[in-house]
Amino acid sequence: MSGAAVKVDARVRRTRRRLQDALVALVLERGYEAVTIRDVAERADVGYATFFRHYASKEALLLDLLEGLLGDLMSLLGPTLVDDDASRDGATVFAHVRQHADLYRVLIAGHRHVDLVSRAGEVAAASLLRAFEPAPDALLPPAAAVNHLVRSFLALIEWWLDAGMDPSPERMGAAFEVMIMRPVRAVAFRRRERGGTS
Amino acid sequence: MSGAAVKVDARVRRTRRRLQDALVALVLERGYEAVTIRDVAERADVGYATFFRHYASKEALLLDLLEGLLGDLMSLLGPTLVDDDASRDGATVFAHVRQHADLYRVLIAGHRHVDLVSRAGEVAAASLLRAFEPAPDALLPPAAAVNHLVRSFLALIEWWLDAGMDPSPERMGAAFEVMIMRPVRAVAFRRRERGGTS
DNA sequence: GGAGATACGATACACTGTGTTTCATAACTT
DNA sequence: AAGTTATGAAACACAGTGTATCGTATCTCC
Repeated sequence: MSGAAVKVDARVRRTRRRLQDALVALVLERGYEAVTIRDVAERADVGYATFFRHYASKEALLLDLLEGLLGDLMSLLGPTLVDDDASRDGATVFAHVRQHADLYRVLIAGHRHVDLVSRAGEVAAASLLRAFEPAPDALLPPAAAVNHLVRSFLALIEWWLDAGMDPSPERMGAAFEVMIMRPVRAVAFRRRERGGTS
Repeated sequence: MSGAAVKVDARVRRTRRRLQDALVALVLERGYEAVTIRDVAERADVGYATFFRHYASKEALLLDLLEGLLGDLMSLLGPTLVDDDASRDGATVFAHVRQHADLYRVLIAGHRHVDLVSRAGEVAAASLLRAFEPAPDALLPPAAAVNHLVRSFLALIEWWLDAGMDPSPERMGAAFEVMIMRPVRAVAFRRRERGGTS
């Protein structure tokens, strides 16, 4: 499987970790664009050329950060996901955002350069289609609705971070259900017939 | 007022127009990032240094394009706007997009570098508040709802362009009302009391 | 239609940031 | 402890930006 326990050189782990931390710190200080690869390498106490032995670009480093965070979030949401209670799942996500606010801030600061959308879109589409199916008389094709779901969810998270995470995660979860999830269903999906009970 | 009829040198008009056209053509050919200022100047048959006499950056040129298009759209929507029929206004916007698809494509191609959101956000907020007012028991503050409105509308337009503008503008207008406008109202606004009938 | 203003083209230049290469040295694995 | 592999340092080629200068062409306004 994927978790094939391939021993990774301790130096590699250390260097990557340093680069990640350096990027986060610098982006929070100066913003994404203002940070150069030289800056990151210097802050990380790592040779400039060494950066490229691990990441092809600043964006690749950011993407690595995203993978870790997304994995964490996914295991948190578990298998249930969008199924029954969108409000609860939404609240879970916002709680996760609050817990890792710095990381999310950095990702969003660079979200013009890393494609958060397509990455999150796959996951969302798969989950949605587990509980729902495209409605035959739908106003929009499913792809449009999924695109809307992902991007407006990201926009909402971004706004929340900028606003100082003021409304509670629970409230934001409720808003997510009313303002995003429910309309998306209404426009493109219908509840999937349960096969089992028979 | 602003339209102070300041005569602009014919050479200036000509050069700016050439630069705009060149940018549009090149971005459609190669994508936004792949186009350099030297490319634009060359395609426009304009000296490289001349570019900077008119625009401080590629982004400034793009922003100029945006201003023109936005002005056109605004005069099309007129004073009514979000007031009564969101579906109709939505359809108008999508029709405008279809009519100027190339320009919209270019703007969206560069939307990671020019801030379409804040520019459009002001307009949207003002129009919304003419017909509605923040609800006292709202789930979200108005700013959150406006942010959602603008960003998801842009996302929807972007998707539509990528999808080949398939569902008709009317259908897209209807989807806009159901999936975006109505939920936004439900979450943060209530109908403003008309001054008279009290 | 002509004088004065101003925009333009061409060229050279300084500067910043990226990505590659090389080689000696240090750190890790087994 | 021996062998493998990652690292640091430095030099380099390259692409793109933004500025400065100056002679020439074009426009405006009277």
